[in-house]
Amino acid sequence: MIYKLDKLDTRILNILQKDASLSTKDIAEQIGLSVSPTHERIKRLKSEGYIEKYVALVNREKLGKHLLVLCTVTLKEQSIETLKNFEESVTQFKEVLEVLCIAGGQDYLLKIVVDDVDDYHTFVVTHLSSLSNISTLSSSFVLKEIKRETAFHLNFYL
Amino acid sequence: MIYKLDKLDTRILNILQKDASLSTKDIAEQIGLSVSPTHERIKRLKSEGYIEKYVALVNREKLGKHLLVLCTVTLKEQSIETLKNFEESVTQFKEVLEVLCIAGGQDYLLKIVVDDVDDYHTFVVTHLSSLSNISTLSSSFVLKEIKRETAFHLNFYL
DNA sequence: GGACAATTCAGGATATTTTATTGAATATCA
DNA sequence: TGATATTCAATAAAATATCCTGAATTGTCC
Repeated sequence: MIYKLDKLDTRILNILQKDASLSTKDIAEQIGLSVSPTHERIKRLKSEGYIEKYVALVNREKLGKHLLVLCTVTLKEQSIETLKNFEESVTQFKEVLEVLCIAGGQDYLLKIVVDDVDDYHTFVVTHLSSLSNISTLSSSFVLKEIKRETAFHLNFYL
Repeated sequence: MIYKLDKLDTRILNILQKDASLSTKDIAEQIGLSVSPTHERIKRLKSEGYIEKYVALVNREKLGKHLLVLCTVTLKEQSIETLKNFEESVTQFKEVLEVLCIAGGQDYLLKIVVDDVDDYHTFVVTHLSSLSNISTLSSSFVLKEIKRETAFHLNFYL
């Protein structure tokens, strides 16, 4: 069921990853097709899961979320049960935007967004540190977000 | 000028951050307004920079980007010139989706997306390690992306 | 308190876009 | 070569975005 994407599909994905507010007509012109097939391709890319969703990206600072924190967590045990339990718990916190399981040492990296330092302290004390099986917890404040990009650059390989 | 957003604005932003493919009509119904003022608010939020852009989020694995790497970089010197030079260079690599300047040790964390380990090796050798003033370079492979969220949860404070 | 100004809203008119349908052109394969 | 499937363009319709007008609300200053 792996549908092979052609050059036009990858071009559509590259365009929509950068600007999803473009009309089908605009995209059609860029890739050199008419509106109908362009629309069907976009619809197919969505329905087949290549496009997961369309979202608005907002300005973090302007909306009062001044603090971005990277938090490294190691667990006491590494049983499947423990890992799964931790993952499900930490995923539910709205302050935690990303959870990555890192190779080497079996630990996790969390990306956390909060208003300020006070807010972060409250979050750690009342939510994060109360999770069971946490061994160590190390927080690094982000001084500056130099680049934030959600688009992967896709190439079409024959 | 600081908090000119009201409750309806924050609700709109929360909705659009999760699903930007909703029609103005849908959003209007959710927040209890008619289409016109809802449309005006969305347009204003965009023009005033609260909404930076609309994008399509794609499925990384399905599109052949199988390897996500976190790379920590420290520089030899920390002069403003050196930092700026590094930041401008590393930002231009399409494989590098995020560049964060981290407190403590004056170093950087890069989020890098590539096809596979071979691809990563090529990237490091031909691009990353050839940058000047790099002191140390430590790569951590991501075993599993447990949560990826782009939406901040916004509250309206009186 | 009253009147004016500014803001925010709803409803409707129009332009644009999305979406579905049809048939033609092209490619595929026996 | 002939049949089948795929991809495309063109058209029409439905839905939506966008603009405009006037009413209601709020805030402000006499």
